[in-house]
Amino acid sequence: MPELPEVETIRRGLEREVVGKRIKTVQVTGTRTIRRQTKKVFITKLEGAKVTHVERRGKYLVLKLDTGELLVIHLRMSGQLLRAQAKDAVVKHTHVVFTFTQGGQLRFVDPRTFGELFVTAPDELTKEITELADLGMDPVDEPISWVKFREKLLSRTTKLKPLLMDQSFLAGLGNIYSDEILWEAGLRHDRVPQTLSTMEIRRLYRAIVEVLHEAVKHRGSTLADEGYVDLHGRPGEFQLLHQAYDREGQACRRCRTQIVREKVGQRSTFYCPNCQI
DNA sequence: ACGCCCGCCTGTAAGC
DNA sequence: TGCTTACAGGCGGGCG
Repeated sequence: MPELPEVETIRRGLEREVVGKRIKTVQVTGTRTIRRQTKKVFITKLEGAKVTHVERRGKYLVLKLDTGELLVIHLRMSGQLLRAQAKDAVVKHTHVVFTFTQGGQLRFVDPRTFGELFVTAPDELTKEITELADLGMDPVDEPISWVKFREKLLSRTTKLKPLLMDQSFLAGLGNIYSDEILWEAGLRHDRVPQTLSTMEIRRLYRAIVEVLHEAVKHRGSTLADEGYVDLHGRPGEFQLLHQAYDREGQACRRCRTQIVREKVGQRSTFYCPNCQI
């Protein structure tokens, strides 16, 4: 479900709501959510620890603990982190509940159970998650250098959409935002970097930065299934500004041509067949 | 070394 | 109405 803007929104929520708090107890009820270590080890490493920082690495959330270890969270397709009070009803598919010494809880809810949590030492992180060992530039965290972007783009032969979704090229993009970026740039998903003019590369570069900043500003995209909500259960608003994703049959806001939907490597791809070239 | 395709799950919506 | 099928924000692994 969540891509960079959604994970970043959650990260900011955690920064306000969870950093500085000490974990009193951890309850693990899910059977698949903790899979890199035993539940017992997971719980032991967390109880009594204080959360001191929250970082995002691509779509991963990394919470630093005062024990020196890291709590790593990936929401995958349907994971949610929700702030709650102990008295609040526990919704279906709640797999992990953290209770803080100051009161209040953080709950991990995940119907499809693809998401996971684990605790690891900082120097083990990239061994545990090889994707993080070779993570691309972060388009929101650090301003991307135009020279580096161009160089890196031209070194790849992959088509633009799979390239944008490749976490070793850029960190944090998925199916929604790659379609939105390509619409904004006026480029087709199957273009190959070597065929792009300097102007087209510039448009792509600008689209990446602009679309993601706007999406973060509007706290991410919540689709009809409401799979993504922030820590407070609030939906995002960027879906109202989508130009391509989930707009099949609707008029392109640039040229009025109907947006088409096409399967590209099993993923739905939305684009304007007229003004994306 | 790369691209393609499946599997991992549950829930919802569309199709018959 | 009810059953069946397709599909959903991600990622790793196995295949050719």
